[in-house]
Amino acid sequence: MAKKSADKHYGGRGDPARSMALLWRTGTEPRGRGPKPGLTVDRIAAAAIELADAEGLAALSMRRVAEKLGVGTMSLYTYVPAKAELVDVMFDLVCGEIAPPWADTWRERLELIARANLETYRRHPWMLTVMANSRPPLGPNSIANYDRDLRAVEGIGLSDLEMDSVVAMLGVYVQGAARTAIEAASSERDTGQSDLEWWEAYAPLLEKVFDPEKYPTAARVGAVAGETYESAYDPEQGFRFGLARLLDGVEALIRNRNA
Amino acid sequence: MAKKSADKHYGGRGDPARSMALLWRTGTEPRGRGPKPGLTVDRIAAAAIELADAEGLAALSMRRVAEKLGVGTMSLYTYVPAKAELVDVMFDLVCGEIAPPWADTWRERLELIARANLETYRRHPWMLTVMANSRPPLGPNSIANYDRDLRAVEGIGLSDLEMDSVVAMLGVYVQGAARTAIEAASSERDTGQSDLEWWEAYAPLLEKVFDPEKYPTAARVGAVAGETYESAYDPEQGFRFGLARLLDGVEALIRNRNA
DNA sequence: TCCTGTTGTCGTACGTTGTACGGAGTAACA
DNA sequence: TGTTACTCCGTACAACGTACGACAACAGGA
Repeated sequence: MAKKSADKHYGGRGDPARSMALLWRTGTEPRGRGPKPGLTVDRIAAAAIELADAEGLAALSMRRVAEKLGVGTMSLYTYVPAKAELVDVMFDLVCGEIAPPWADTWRERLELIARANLETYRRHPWMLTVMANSRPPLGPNSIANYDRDLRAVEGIGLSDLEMDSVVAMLGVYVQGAARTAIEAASSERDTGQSDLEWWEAYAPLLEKVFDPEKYPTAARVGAVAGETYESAYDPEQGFRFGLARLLDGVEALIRNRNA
Repeated sequence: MAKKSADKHYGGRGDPARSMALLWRTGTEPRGRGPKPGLTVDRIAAAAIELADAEGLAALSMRRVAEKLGVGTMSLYTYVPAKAELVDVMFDLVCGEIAPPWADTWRERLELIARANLETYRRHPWMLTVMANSRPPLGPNSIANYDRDLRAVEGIGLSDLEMDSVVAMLGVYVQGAARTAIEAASSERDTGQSDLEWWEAYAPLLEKVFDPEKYPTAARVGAVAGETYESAYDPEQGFRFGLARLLDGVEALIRNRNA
């Protein structure tokens, strides 16, 4: 591990030109002399995505990817400068999967975009760990998505700046809600324990230390929520509720602008 | 690394009783025979928090924590069953720092709660990486926070379930927005490169591959946003904007309920 | 006071990680 | 037929979490 990079396992700290060339698949032309390449960046990234989908981000090691492709570990470094850049490529590839249908009203359009994002995160839970909102990898697919999201709120009375803010806010919210929703599923796979089993293990222990008289509100609301969801929390319900409130807020903004 | 746990570096997969006892500091009484303990869980966690604050989550290793305390690495394992449980304790301790002032209106109260959370994440950026919304460590401080958040929206016309949903939604949004806001600062520390420098390195490369005619909306809005924020994005502005929309949405819900 | 059992301390070792380095082999151009 | 550019990859290193077990320190019972 030559250089540490704190808790970010993603790229942007290598050569910017090399990173961009990798994402946009440019600058691979001047080949002539040596042996033909036996791999491509896309083949490597596809294998890596498959691995991360199936076994989680922690299982995504260069050794495992190489094994999956039947090559030596270090061969990967002929095509990809480091793991961080590989993850950037994986990220942009998956961004290309997000394809919400168009709809007539801005509200439906944003709902469909939110839903499409959520579904993608569900298929590739590691995306949520890997996403960087500041300094994102500027790949072709994430840029195309930015444009598509903006067009969903174009011509409805918002300023350019407000369009940008609405799109950013929606992205932030969906990521947060998806994190909660996805976590349940992936922790079940990682621990072999369902949410209900987890709660049944912890609830009696909590009862021993939790004083309902000290926190009557939490006790009452927690009990109601627990009964309703048959668990501590229902992520799907939470996602819909939050999205509805958020879009109501956008609606109020539009009403204000047009009034 | 005896057991892998995918991309979760936090606890809950060990003995539940031990985890809870650690968080609530119970069950440490029956000491008598051997030598006096030279450390406490709190001293260890405090050192770990200091380290994670200063150098990031990646620098948080058992070796480094032990070094900071002047003990052998393995001595830590007398007090803490594993790193995951230590992180849980760190999490709950920091939860105890979140102390928003009370206010007269529910809107102000939620704003102050959101702001207090954001400030805490700013002081301890690793919290965002470590937080698990599903199966959270059920420590005393996070439970107290849940109660406090609920009381902020009590008696304003919402059902118990809606109170729970509003609090959850706020938490999700603040986490997401904070992630964006915090990332900028921590990537600057990790890479030694400011956001502006990053953008100046990538912008010319992006211009070479980005076709404004293909994505006119992104080109126009991106330019306006870039000029306004003097960067790709202003996290503080984004936080305020999103929070305002979200609270507008809650306001609409309350109006509906009381109408 | 000495023995005994309990507890805290921690050195060593193992399996994992990302990747720097350099050598070996291959294919096209001079 | 070199020469040269290129792919392939074995080896090595530092750092990680932690299982294991030897050792030391102390309190209670004899």
